[in-house]
Amino acid sequence: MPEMPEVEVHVRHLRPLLRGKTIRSVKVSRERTTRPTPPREFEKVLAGAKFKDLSRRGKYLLFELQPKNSKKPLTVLGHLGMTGRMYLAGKNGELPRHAAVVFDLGDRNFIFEDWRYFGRMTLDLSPIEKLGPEPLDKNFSPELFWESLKKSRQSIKVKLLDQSLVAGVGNIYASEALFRAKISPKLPANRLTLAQAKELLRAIRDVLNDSIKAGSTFSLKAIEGGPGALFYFDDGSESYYERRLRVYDRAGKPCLNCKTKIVRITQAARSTYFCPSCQRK
DNA sequence: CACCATGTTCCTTG
DNA sequence: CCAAGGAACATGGT
Repeated sequence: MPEMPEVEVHVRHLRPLLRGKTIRSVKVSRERTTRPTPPREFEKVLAGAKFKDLSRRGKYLLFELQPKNSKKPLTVLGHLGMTGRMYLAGKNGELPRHAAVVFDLGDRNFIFEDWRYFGRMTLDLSPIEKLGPEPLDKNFSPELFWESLKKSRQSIKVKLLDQSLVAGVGNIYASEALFRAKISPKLPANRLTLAQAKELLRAIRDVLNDSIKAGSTFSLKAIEGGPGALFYFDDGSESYYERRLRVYDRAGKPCLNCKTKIVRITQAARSTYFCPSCQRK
């Protein structure tokens, strides 16, 4: 479920709930999740630590902790992978089937649930170093974006997924941003004009901001099932992200601008959706 | 049975 | 050395 807006929504939701909470114990149920940190080491280092803060970088979550037996702050890097979500839950009910990591906070559990186990919770911070600028950072200028694009002959759609170019654009919003900017997903990155780079960066910011404002792509909602629990809900009408996305997953359906049928193509083994009429160049 | 799925990393190929 | 494409990871849904 993670595109960057989901991560941002997680962070805003969890930050006030976790701040100041002390971890009694940690149980890693899926060994893979803490890679490359050994699961037993992860459990040991975090037992007794206190949550100080939570922030986001690209699609990563950064948990700042104060360890029990050391003054040195500790950072845990989280990633939701494809199907991860994090929430607090009461300790009465059963743990979910795909609970990857469970933090015992005393009154409640903090749970990292991840059906496909592509996500991570680790002490290894190295993935952060390779990330490019934050798309919503005002200091990230269209000119800088354009300079980066000029270095690559890759198609612009594929290039947008490169987290060292911009940190946080995923497969859904790459298609959405190109649709809004009216740029062909097949255009080589180094052939965008400065004007197109400006349009594209603006479109990226718009789609991400819209989604964050709407509470994320996947109708992720904070509901009062257990205090502070995060759950998906599906309102039952068509596909649950259909109203918010203008081109993604709409193959064969009419373009919202010109009625031309939306086309699905494969680029770098991922689906791309676009309007062959609006996105000619 | 087939193919698809919001992400990242590794391997092969050129 | 780099760029680009594809497979792998794991568990589903349709």
